[in-house]
Amino acid sequence: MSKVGIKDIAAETGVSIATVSHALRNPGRVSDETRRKVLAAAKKAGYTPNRLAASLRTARSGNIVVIIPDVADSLNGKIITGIENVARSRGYSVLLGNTQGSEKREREFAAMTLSSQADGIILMSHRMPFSAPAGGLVIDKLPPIVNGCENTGVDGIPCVSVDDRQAAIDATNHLLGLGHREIAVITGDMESASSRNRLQGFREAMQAAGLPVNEHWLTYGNYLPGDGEIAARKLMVQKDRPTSIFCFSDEMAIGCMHALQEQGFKVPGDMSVMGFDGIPFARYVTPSLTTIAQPTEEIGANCARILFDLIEGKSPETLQTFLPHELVVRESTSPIEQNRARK
Amino acid sequence: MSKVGIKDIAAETGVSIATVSHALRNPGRVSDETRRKVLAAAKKAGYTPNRLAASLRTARSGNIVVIIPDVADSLNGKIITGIENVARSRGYSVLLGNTQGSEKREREFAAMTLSSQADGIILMSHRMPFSAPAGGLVIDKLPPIVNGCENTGVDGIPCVSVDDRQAAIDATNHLLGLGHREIAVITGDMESASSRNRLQGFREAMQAAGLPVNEHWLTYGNYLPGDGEIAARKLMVQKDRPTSIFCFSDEMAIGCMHALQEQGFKVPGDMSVMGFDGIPFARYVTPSLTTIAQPTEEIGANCARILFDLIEGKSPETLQTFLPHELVVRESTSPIEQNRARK
DNA sequence: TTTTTTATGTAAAACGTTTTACAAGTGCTC
DNA sequence: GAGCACTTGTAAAACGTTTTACATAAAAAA
Repeated sequence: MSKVGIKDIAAETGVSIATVSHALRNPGRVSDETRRKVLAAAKKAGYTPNRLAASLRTARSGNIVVIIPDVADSLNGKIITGIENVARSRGYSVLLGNTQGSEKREREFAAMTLSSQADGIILMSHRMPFSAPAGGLVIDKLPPIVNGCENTGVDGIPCVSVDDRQAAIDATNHLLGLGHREIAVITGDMESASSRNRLQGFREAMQAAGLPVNEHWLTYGNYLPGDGEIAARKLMVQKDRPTSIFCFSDEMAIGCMHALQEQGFKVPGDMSVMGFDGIPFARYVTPSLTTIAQPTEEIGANCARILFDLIEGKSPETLQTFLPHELVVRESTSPIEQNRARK
Repeated sequence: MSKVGIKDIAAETGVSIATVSHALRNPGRVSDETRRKVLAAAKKAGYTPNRLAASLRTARSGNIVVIIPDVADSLNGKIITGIENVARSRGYSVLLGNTQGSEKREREFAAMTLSSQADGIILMSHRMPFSAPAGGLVIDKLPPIVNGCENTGVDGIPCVSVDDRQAAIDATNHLLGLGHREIAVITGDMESASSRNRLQGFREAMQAAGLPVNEHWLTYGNYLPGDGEIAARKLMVQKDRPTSIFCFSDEMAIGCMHALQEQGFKVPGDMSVMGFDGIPFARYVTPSLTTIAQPTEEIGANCARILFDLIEGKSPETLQTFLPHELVVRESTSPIEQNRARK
């Protein structure tokens, strides 16, 4: 039983393969009569067109590759879900490019566009996975590409994310509103613009409140729970301690709370903790985590929509898409008065 | 600047395209001299072979599709990571088949093998995504396929998972060992063999201890935190309450604990809670969760290895691969004495 | 020297589609 | 009845590789 191809359907139906193809792809091009016959024969024979052949001919793979540090990350998982949904609805498939942060892998996956395996790239990284020729990267030499959550800084590449700066301002203002003056920060990877923008927002909010930023209380993390634990321990041994900690990811915030509680500190009694991301588990830790929720699925979906438009030749309306974030107040932050009372 | 193809390299080098192809794929087939020239020209021109064309010719897409209910799930994310790593090392790419449990989507993704988009399937579902012809499914009419964590029950399909029955026995024995006699269970989807096997293991362990299973305390969930919350609330209003709850997923256990604590019950003081899966967050909830850890990445990696062997014509050594689970004892379970004391 | 093997290169077919350019038939208009 | 437009169908080229079968030259064996 060799595989059934378009020829078999043509033979079965008594028409040419061109007609079969038209009947399938281009209904108006053949008579209803013929179309019915072809469809029936195709169904009967269980014919599934070979997508490779079609892609080769049309120079469209119908795939996109999403380059992302870690699928297993709560945030990324949701983003991919958003991408996947849109992709399926538009007839595309998604190739997974899990990089663990490795630049080499980022480039390998990006190269799939060069070998016609993928028509475009959704890039959740701050690095451009292509070498710049002399004179720098030129956008129209590049395959269609969209930046999600991150920003490579290369001109002309659409970006979709929350307004990190404003989100950090909102987060900081929440803490300030509770009376906190002494706020520590655990950042993400400072190579990435998102983390830099958040820090920037934090500084602006502090400045606007007329408060100094204590650089002692700035710790550089990398989004993982372990980073939060380490940072928390480092902060706790300092003589002058902050009254609250703003973490640039929920995972770090959760690790941070864990370490604090382990050492006998009460959250939020002794220390308020604020997260960022809005992962589902933030609700379930104790105390539940106050955070800035990102519209993750929507970010993914928007990336996908823009990318498909790009692939199909429409240029995006705007290069920078900010999706709304949301301050979710839960139990891990409380007014400073309460703090002092306990001390 | 049209795309550079094998012809260009051939022209540039002054050899035939056959020679270029050999130089690239089949080093022994050409002289060192020629090979060097070809490689140099290819590099200089930035030649990347069109994978679609190669795949069409060789009838090998180099892709596999992993059909999975939800990438965003903590457990699945890790499994995919394991798959991805092995895939990359063997030169395969992975297509993502996110189904949200929909059978329709499972079939759509499975059909990628029919259209030559994928060479094989890793299936994390308990349903076969192909219609059975008269006479039932025959394994050698099917594309290469491996079952991960689940089992379709179709003969001849390799399965990789933990020994769910034994794992449930271990979990139950842990609770029994702490003195618990009254154990409630929140199951997963009972359509799936894994959940059925776990329940079976639970029953066996209870029976071995000479204890009855109280069917009132059996709740059917679907692995999500919300299911745990609902189940917990349902259990708490019953007159006779168990002293411990065995949840078939950590997510449910976490939801369960959350609901219990919300209603003023102490975990583990009033109620011990046991999970299943060993997701990273289990460490970070309060109290930290006792659970059965699955070797998720290894499960993924093994699925992938077996699938690639299958694709490449080697038949698997064994159809049923059990990977070792591990009982991770944390704070959410405690001896019954403590329970009674508080009451 | 002649014959046989080995090394290296190539022409051409094949993979399974899509699409262009053309042909033939049908009906309509004037 | 000629001219025209429209409808429907088809032959054949093209997409960019891999691979088979063969050719030639050089080296080895006789």
